[in-house]
Amino acid sequence: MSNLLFSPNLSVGGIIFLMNSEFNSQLDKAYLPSQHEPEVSELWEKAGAYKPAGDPAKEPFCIIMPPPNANGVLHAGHLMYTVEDIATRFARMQGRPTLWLPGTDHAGIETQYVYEKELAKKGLSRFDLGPEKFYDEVMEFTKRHQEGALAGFKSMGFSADWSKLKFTLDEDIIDVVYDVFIRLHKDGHIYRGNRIVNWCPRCQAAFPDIETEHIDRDDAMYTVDYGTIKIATTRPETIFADVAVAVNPKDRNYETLIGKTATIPLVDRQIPIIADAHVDPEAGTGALKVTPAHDKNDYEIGQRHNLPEISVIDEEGKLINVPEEFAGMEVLEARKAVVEALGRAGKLVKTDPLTHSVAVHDRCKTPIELLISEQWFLRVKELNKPVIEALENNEINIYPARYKRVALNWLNQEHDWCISRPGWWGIRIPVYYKTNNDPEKENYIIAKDEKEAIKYYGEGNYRAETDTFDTWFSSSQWPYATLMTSGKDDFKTFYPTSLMGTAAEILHKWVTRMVMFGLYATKQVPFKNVYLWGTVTDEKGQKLSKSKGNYEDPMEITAKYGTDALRMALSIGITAGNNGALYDEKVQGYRNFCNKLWNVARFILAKVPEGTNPENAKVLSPADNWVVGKVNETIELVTKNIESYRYSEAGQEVYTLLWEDIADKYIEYSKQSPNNELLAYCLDTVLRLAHPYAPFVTEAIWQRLMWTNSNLITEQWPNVIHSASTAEAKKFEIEIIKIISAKQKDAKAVEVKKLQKELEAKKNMIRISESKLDNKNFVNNAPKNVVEDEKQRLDQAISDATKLEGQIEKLKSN
RNA sequence: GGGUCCUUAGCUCAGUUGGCUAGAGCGCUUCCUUGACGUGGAAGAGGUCAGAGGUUCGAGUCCUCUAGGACCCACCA
Repeated sequence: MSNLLFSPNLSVGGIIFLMNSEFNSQLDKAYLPSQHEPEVSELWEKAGAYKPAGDPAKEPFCIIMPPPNANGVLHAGHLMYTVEDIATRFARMQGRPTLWLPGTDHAGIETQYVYEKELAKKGLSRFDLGPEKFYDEVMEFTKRHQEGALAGFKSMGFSADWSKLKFTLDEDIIDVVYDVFIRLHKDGHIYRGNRIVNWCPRCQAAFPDIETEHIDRDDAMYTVDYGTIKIATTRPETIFADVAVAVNPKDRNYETLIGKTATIPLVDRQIPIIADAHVDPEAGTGALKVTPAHDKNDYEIGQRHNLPEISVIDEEGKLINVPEEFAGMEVLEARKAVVEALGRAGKLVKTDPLTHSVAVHDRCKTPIELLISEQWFLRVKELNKPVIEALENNEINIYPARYKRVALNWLNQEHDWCISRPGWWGIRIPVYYKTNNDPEKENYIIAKDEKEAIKYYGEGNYRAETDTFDTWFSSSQWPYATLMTSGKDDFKTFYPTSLMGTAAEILHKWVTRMVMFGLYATKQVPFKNVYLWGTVTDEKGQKLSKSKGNYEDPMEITAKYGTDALRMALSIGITAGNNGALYDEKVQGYRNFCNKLWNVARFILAKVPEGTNPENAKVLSPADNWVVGKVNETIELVTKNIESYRYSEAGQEVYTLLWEDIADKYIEYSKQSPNNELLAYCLDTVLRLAHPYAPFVTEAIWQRLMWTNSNLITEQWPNVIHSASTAEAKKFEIEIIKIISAKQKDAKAVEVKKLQKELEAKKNMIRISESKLDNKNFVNNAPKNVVEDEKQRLDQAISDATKLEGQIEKLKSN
């Protein structure tokens, strides 16, 4: 409210008036967003406008909001939810039963990491608190942050049904996730196994490949003497885990060694020399030490040759099962020590500097260790088959379409998904293990709660799994889990949902997996369309981030230019799948648009008499025909473009209609001879068209219209209702030049110049058209309708040119 | 190594299956304006659509190659 105090147009009395009563009927000279946005939001909420309503006979529309991580504030990516709001508002205005269902995500390991950093500031670790206290504190922390993020979403005007807000740790959601887990297990898609995994020693957790990053690091390559053969390695500390040396079967240099043995230095253990096609004779010495327990490829070689696995690195990243002098050392420390020992033993042939990339955990940037660990896995191959089919049969359309290939590429090569995380913040995997040796009982059972475990094992004979599910395991079930629990019949009405809008970068992590779960759990795709957006960048194309200092709090932008301006800057000039730049001047431009809209309204409302109603509008003059033609065209284009997810294009059409057609031309003309009803009709229609993009200013104006008491948010999307003659409209095009140029000093010269320019253009057109039609190849080979169009264009151009010539003559002679 | 994409006006970007004179916003130049709006109006400059070939009656759009850039996956002994 404080900003009201600084409003130049309000007296103290005015403030009281504004605060306590209906909307002020007097319009300020400029649109001041901060004065209107809170009252408009309140109006929508009071009216219950976000709740699903609409004509039950029409096709329902539903978007499940991608759940933002509950651990932080609004970031640039969330702003792109604007396109979902545009889609939602559009559907709502079309009278479809419309639901935009919001929710937040507990974001397992990530939130845990954020909160551990908080704890570290106080000198604490999660181990000081223990699992239960830690969970409670993180829950409290999460709920607190969630409030902030949701307030931000609401202030963006996002018209989601906030009363249905879901959270990934809601009990009913967990229940759905458990049910699906149990089914998956029963159907044999889930297994527990010892597998080589990406292990983060800091987080003490396994991660799938997709949650690792690669960074370049300067290291060294060590060539080590294994007696019969020399090997090259960047990881000498793992030589104790070697179980073989592999060479390429076609490698002449080593042919004779295959089947013989090599000797691991320092421990003098004999290991076989084997042949495997994976080995690249060109790389290193052409001989590869095989370490199945700590390298993915070696693991596979080990599987192929039935080799044992020796683990020498434990879950804390320390050495085990190694000579005493190295035991307990951390990896890098051990590397140094082993290299020194090799040197002393005369087994280090040479050391070469090397820059290579190492895998790190994408959240905490800790280097990943590969080790063998017992985890829960989801077999994805079978489950992905229907996903591939659904994409290939276009049961799901992805915008932009090229991402379909990207998705298929991924689906065809995805490895089994490690779904367990030893985190404390998340959904506990519903498993109980046997703790006695009862041969009658299974080693573990899947059970939703302890009662079942007691029933099966008997009191005291079991322990509960402490690992939690990978966050994506639950969030990938979001579309149906939310709708099944958000309200009576929601699932029946709104599933499969209409649209999923999300960041292109989580296509693999999230989108394909939602389809997989959806098809498995519900036998239906979870959504029919996917709209992917890119990254929001600054003007230089750099990703916005606080650490780079190019990220301005969206709330500051909206305070400066208004929420509508920010929304337009994010939805116009940014297209599906591409990165888009957000910068001050751009937002400012759309602020200007909102102001233009405001002033168009101000002018029309001041001009038209009491009782004016757009319903009585009649098309009378050439100007009327012209403007109605523009309005009709824009209605059709905007509708078509939004329906085909071309939000940028649709927004631009509205921009042009309002500014160039209505404000600069039609209003300018109407100052001479107004058609009040039609002016009202133009305003009425352009407000509807602009509403999805700029909901606040359009609603603020709508509330001040004399011909309606409704709320624009739930008004009807416009249809073409007046017909317009193009011939009449043509007359206006010539007339308007006169009117506009009349305001200039040398009016006549300007008008002549403009007409001449137009004539020049027509002549040019005639030349091109004629030469085209003279071309026999064109006439004979081009499709008939193209040739016909060309002929008509030529005729039209000739007649236009003749008219123009006449007018120029007339003007000159006066 | 496999894949996807980008290169269009000074800047940020549009340009749907090839078919009107390649567009917009911002910026720039000149001018205008006492009432809807200077968060304005009018006029204008500015493009060999990265380069080279090709297909076609016709290419910014399709194909091949080259150069520069971004990203994804896999790998890196």
